[in-house]
Amino acid sequence: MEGIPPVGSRLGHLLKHAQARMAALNERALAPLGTDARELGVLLVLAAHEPGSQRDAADRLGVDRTTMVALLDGLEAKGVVARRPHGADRRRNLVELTDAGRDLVLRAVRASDDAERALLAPLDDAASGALRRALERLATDGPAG
Amino acid sequence: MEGIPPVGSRLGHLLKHAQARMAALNERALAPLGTDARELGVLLVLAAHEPGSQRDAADRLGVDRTTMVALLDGLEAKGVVARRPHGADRRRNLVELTDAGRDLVLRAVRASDDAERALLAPLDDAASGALRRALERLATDGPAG
DNA sequence: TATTGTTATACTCTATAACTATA
DNA sequence: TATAGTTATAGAGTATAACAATA
Repeated sequence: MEGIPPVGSRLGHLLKHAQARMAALNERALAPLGTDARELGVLLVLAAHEPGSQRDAADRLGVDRTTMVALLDGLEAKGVVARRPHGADRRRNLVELTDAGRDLVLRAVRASDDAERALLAPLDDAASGALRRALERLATDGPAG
Repeated sequence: MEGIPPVGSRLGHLLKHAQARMAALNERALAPLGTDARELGVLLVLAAHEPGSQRDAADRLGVDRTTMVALLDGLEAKGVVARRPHGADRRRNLVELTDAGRDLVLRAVRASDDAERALLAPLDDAASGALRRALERLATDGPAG
């Protein structure tokens, strides 16, 4: 057929495969540390906003609060985060990194940086920067839905 | 913590959310046509390489051949693709678009183009082009795994 | 009444394994 | 032996609904 673009030129297809490749690289980079990209996301949120409620962390990460329960269960079992009661509001947990968690997040970020460099290897610095800036702009100013 | 990047700056996070947003926009754009982005992917592959075996289509789309069975079942039920026997190799099906399928792919591409424009609205033409070229480069020259 | 954390459940997407028929 | 299509099944990831405790 004429005038029909190849599937490989569709933005949805390109984003899906770029994301899948990044996920695979992160998995390989983080597995030796006993963690993965989703857990690293939680650790980064906690490192930036600590201590905070589970709900705060879920909102910042963009996941449901029921998803956060399971993520924190896993991280707590590894001893890298701790829950403690919120003094003023007893419905809430305060969540924070342990010393082991602080150590892990440092090492995990370095490993994930390597994975990002591997993904971006085909691009020069200008193209890498443009890609990152464009994606950040979409995340910030994107359509409401 | 110091020296720890915000989760919103991680490439994995940015790609995941850009992909999710593109998927949501495609879903809204394609639902009135009774289809979705995955089906459009199949239709685009067929429009470019028709007729071909299910296995060929699966490889080109980057999905498992068992996934392609279900996708084609749905498209065949809608009357937009047809399977017929391969003359020379009776293990294979030849898959092709019907007239209704050719009509649908034309309309679906236009709808999906609108969705892509909506995603890229925050970017100027230079930034949109840079994003698209970078993603295409990653898809072409990306790391083997 | 509304919110936090929790559990149970269901849904989507996809892959793996096993089967049939062909080659 | 290997491959195409099919089916059944299982897994990952996530959301929805319902509940208890608390505000």
